[in-house]
Amino acid sequence: MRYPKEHKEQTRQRIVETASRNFRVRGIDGEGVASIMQGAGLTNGAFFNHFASKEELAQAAMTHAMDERAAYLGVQLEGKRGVEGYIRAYLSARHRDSPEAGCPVASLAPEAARHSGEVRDAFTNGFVGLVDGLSHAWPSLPRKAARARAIALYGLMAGCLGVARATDDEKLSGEVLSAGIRAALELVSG
Amino acid sequence: MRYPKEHKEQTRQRIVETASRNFRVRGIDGEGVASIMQGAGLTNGAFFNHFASKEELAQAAMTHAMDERAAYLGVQLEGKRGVEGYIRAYLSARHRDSPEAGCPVASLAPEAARHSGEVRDAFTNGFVGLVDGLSHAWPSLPRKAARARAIALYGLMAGCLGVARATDDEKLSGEVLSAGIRAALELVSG
DNA sequence: TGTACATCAGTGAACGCGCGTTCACTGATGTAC
DNA sequence: TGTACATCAGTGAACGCGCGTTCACTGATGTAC
Repeated sequence: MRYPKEHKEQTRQRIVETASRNFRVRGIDGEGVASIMQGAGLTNGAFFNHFASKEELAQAAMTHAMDERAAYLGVQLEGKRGVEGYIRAYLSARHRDSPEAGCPVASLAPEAARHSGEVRDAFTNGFVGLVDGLSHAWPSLPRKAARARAIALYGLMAGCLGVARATDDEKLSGEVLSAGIRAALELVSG
Repeated sequence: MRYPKEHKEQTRQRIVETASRNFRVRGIDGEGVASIMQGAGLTNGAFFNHFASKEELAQAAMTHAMDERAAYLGVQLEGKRGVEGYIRAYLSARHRDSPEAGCPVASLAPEAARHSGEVRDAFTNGFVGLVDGLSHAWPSLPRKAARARAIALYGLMAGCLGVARATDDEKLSGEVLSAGIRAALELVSG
């Protein structure tokens, strides 16, 4: 091997990170390979040294975004505000206005449904991870009941965030966030 | 005027209906003008007799899909199963597997967020209509509280349906639907 | 240590293709007289 | 009633463009001896 072995892997990682951010902002269909490569400081030709297709990148980017979220969820749950902290951060104006660093469930779920098995697999595995993490919020509940609650809570948060982003009425958008928080807290405590 | 006055209007309506179905299935970015025109039994050239741009069609299609949903919601709420009937139908395998006739909040919210002000306007107005309709489910609650509940309920349903569609694990997908139903009913009654 | 060589990540131009959009034309229709 | 005409929804080929992908080439790197 002529190049330092980790060099190529670092480049690949840089492409995946850029793609994972850009896809969350513009959608998978809405963001092109050339634009991602430029964002990673490369030219488009190098792309196929690292991935067989855009779809393969979409899979890697989805996995990366999900892992990032799972890590963030872990940190939040161990913090002193726990689930409530995660909920309030999730349904915040900050999260709404920063999709590039945000939860892929909110920004990419409907699009993932339209993609290949690999992308849907990555989404599914990621979602299961998030639900597993969240379900620790109800240690007293039976496993299955806690899991069901975690699933519904995640759906609620992702759905409300998606609507808050789509709305172009700022007042309504804020209303969606706070209504979501109230209902989520109810779901957690009740 | 040489042609029967309503002829052009009917053709336009046919294009809007086709687009509204196809956009919900493939996304706005994922569905082309030529394909929509073919679905409406026309050739692509006629498109610009009816719309100035694809974006203008997207707006009309969004409004149409929202109106369709609002009408369906009205019928359900007046039926004997009321809100519960709407919730169960919303989070059903049937709705999950038929996005073309389904709720645009679940299939198009993240994409709407990435589009022009006109599309977002159409989404916003449609969503407000749906929330207004749903909020009648709590006649005893103060207006604002009922509205907040309706918003959260809609976010919950749309979010869970989106996740159920993206998951390629059938068992998990069903779990998401039933967890969503349980939580939604809790939200309605609590 | 120095030199010739093999490797391969990255370059940048080119490919075919489908997109949204334009346009010259067609032909069915209703109107004028 | 019959004929010449004006309208205009729809046709279908063409436009430029950006997409995902390919490929011949470059040049920095580590290896061999």
